[in-house]
Amino acid sequence: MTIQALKGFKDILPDEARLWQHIEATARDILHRFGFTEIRVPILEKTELFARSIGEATDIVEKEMYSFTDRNGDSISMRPEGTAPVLRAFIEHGLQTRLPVQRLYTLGPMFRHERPQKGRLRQFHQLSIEVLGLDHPRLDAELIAMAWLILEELGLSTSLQINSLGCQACRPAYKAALVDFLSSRQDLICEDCQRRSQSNPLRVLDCKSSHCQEQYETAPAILDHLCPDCAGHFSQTKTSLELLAVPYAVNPFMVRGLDYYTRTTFELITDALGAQSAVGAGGRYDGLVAQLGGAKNMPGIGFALGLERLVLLLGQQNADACPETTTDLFVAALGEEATVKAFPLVHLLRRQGLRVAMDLEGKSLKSQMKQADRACARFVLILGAEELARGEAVLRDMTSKEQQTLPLAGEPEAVCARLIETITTKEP
RNA sequence: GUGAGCGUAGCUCAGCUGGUGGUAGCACCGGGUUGUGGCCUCGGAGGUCGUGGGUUCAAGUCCCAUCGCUCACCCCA
Repeated sequence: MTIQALKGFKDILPDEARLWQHIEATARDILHRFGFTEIRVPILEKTELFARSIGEATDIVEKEMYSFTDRNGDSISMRPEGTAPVLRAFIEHGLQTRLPVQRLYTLGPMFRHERPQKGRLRQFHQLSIEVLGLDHPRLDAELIAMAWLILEELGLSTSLQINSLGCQACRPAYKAALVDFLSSRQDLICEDCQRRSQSNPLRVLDCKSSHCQEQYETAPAILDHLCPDCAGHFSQTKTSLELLAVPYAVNPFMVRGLDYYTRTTFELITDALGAQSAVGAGGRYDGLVAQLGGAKNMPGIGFALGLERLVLLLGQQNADACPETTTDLFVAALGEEATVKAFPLVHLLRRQGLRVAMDLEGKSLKSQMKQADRACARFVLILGAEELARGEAVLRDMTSKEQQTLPLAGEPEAVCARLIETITTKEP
């Protein structure tokens, strides 16, 4: 058996890589319009960072992290998400002293040891976006609108669900009310929910069993238990979204898998990816910076886009969203003498900025024309023995099929310049 | 961690009640066109039938095990 990639680890082959580049370029462009700058953070961090931010009792920390002991005895983990490392860097370098509001994004691989399936891998990629230092609800709306715009410019249509999870002041009381409600119906709900009502009570609310959902219709809703501040924040977030014409649906049962979320949470959902419906999600995490040892009262909000899921969606919606990579010129040399002459000429043309290809092993002209065609070459320069003897070359326009003879006299730089001039004047 | 489906060429797949691995399509290489791409045509190369064991005169086909992939549960981007 030949060696294969690890389970849940995937190669991104050239055809697909073009789609990735398109997605990344589109997103970066929009992020820059919104004043975001890139930050790059390590893939390995101390395990404690994730335990303290994501939450000890979450599935991610409990059973999905790639954790191991470093040679010096530290427990380290491959990052399962991007927010914690970015916040660690923010705190470590005191970034808030440079700008009161930091708008940051990072892009790269995340690792979770889950069973792979459609749209879910063990190494996957996220575009992770964070804003630190501002808790105004208008920011919540702006960020959501930006996520919406990224998907829109990619040509993807999704639906947006939002919710508020309250804050340190109001969530505990709500949680208690919910636990109370659940304990009175233990015999009416599924086993999973019975288990979840102990481990993570909020989670029961998005149970897929219709029987359970019937019970939860009368369950206490978080939105009815928000403190005045949180209620005001949520209501302003909604009106701000309306000002930006971003269509949303309030889903009072939407829960997030990471413990650090407070107040606004949201998900961008598609029905085209099987079981993995969220292509992007995020929310506010006002207590997190303090929790990680940073400044008190340092609010934050962020979201992540799942790049594999965007690639899947884009791949099925419009297979050729990206233009083919093309070649400006293919130099077809016939025979050793011509090839030796063409070789440095090609290098020179490339130094001048042209996308140039040639066959290095002296194949037949037919074969080289075929290669030129496959490379989508706009022009082919044919250098044969006959032309060489006359000090000429033939330039073929692959679109119009017109051919013309070009003199090769003079310094290579001059030949090169004439060639570039001829090509650029002929191009549409 | 649990469940189901599937493993035959680089890819997509035929292969019937077991009887010699497919002239299959796409892709690749070469010829037809002795120096001109796409289309056409002819040819070529490419395989431990995932792996190991069992049943049988005979296994791609049946049985068992194992590995891998996929989808779903769970969870999540």
